[in-house]
Amino acid sequence: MAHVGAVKLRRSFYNRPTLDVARDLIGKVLVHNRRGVRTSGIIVEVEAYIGESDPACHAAPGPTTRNAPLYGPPGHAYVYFNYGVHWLVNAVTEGEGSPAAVLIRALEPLEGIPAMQRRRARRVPVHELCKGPGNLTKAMGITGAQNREDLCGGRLYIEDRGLPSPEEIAWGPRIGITVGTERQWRAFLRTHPSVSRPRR
DNA sequence: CGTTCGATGCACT
DNA sequence: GTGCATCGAACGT
Repeated sequence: MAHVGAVKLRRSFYNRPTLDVARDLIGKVLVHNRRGVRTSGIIVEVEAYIGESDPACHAAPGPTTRNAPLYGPPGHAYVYFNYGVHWLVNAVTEGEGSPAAVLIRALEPLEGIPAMQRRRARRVPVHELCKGPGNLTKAMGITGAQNREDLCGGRLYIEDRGLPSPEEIAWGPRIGITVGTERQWRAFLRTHPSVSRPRR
């Protein structure tokens, strides 16, 4: 059942400068419909990865098999496996041939919370279900099967539900990288309980 | 509270 | 063979 007042983000939303897309994704709702189960959550933390000149972006080495989605059209998912354990989901931005994306790092769970709890092996409070990029993909059932998925389709997409625009968007260094740390390309809601904390 | 470290698969060199 | 856009168990204080 469609959510009243929800507007699915169109390709033109993603076909813009990545930092603008990152900022505007805060407060939007990520939705995954899988096997008749719908999970969703409000985006509260993202990171931008922009171009071959960004040493932390997967496009830094130039086009490869893995990073091909970054070079493709905007508004598609780039999902990859990291540390042998976790799937991470990105929204591809900017024009074709301009490799960039926004990593979704944390959500405030909205719908399908029982399904999320089922998928997370460990029992955690609701606000921790989608805290961290590896945790949210697990909770929403996002894997490599969703790599290159069209975000303008009906399975995996992002909605504008007219939530009040977050006034407290903060910017800081990206987490978990060793290069490009001087760029303040992580956008998040300060004080939100679902925002992941830097490790060290 | 805090910090350290192993798990685990795969793309890339 | 190396190095991850991570997580949480295990330990120390």
